[in-house]
Amino acid sequence: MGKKDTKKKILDAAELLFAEQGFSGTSLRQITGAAEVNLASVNYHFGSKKDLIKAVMDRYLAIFMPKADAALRQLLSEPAITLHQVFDCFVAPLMELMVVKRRGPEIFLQLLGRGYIDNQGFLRWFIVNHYGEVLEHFTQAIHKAAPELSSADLFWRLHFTLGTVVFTMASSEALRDIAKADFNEEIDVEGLVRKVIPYLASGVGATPC
Amino acid sequence: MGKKDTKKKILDAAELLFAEQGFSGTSLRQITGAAEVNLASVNYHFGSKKDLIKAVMDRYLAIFMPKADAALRQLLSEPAITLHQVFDCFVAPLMELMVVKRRGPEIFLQLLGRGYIDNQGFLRWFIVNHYGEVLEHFTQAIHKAAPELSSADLFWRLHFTLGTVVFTMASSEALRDIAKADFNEEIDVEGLVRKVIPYLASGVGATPC
DNA sequence: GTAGATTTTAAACAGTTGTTTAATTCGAGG
DNA sequence: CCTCGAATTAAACAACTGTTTAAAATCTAC
Repeated sequence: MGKKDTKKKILDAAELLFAEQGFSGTSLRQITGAAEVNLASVNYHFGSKKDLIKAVMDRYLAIFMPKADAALRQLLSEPAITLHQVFDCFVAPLMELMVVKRRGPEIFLQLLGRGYIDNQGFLRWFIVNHYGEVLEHFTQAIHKAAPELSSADLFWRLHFTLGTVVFTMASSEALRDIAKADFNEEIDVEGLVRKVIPYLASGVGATPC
Repeated sequence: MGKKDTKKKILDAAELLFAEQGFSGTSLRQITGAAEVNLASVNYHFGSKKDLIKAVMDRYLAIFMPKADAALRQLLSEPAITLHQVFDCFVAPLMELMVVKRRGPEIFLQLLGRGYIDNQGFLRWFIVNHYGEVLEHFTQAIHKAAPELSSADLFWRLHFTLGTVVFTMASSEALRDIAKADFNEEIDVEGLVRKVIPYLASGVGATPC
């Protein structure tokens, strides 16, 4: 019954639907229906659907980005680092997102993937403009761990990496269900993240042909 | 002005828009507008939007899949194979798609990614039911090249791979523009495919931690 | 050249979308 | 209790979606 109850109910319902169906694939009526609030309250509290998307993302970004940045900064102060260590920097900040919600980590990664693929250009702009510094430290760390890579190769492999993570997480629910059915392998999000890191580290560190 | 002119114009316009904006993100009015045909002709020639999507995909699948299958079969008859060779099986069939259109290879990969992410479940079903045999040979080849991987690990890494390829190609235009601007590195689709293969091969072959 | 089938066309269909409006309800402070 | 601002509500908005209709145009074959 508190004042901010409606706002939170909307955010909680929206992030689940956005993660599952994408941003443009989810209607405000679906959201307000699931949140059990009136349709007009989205525009009242957030202004527009665009602003709702930004609010949903920022609830996680505001926690994740500073933590990731701190981890990267500390790693950069070490004399010698490995690619595996670079990617490990993201694990703890990601798990931190459970303070928002138990399924926070996977929801966040799914949303990130959706934002990258849905033609929501404004979201990319929003992230780069607000958290560009973190991305900068990330590429610095990669470069330090794998100095033999040209900056062009580095550029490409970072995007390969982003693709792997984002795509995997965007369909992680379905994949985890299949894995459970076919191999009786029950795996949580942290397990999946730890599974993907060797793949990423090895891929990024591969010798170009 | 031949009979099949309209049908081809629709397919050509649709695949570009689908690749750029996704399936649900593209309206029939956009397609018919770009193709300079009447709105109703999509339903007349193809039946529905769903069937148009299938027709767009199958124009490439029907060429790509048999060629890829042949390459995989031949590789499987060798005594010992590498992961790099497995992925190489897809390069020539992919480039073959230029017979449809010069940008055929990249359009096809973009469409594949869209189909995987857009909630177009029927497309996944369609592909698996029509070309499941090829996917089967693919996993067989991977298993032969990296027998130390458990089938669960294999499953995951194949999906990591799919994510990398699909995501990279879905945004390949933008990425290639950036690469050209930042590193003066002009790269075509085949170059990009050859760039991603070492990454994939190394990632799939990584030792699990 | 005309009859018959095929293709194209404009118009309308019913449904959904995000957003706005104006009226109503609610809740805290005087 | 009353008042005033904040929050909620139902209703309507215009724009858009995929699909259907029935008339017009075009092509094919006799």
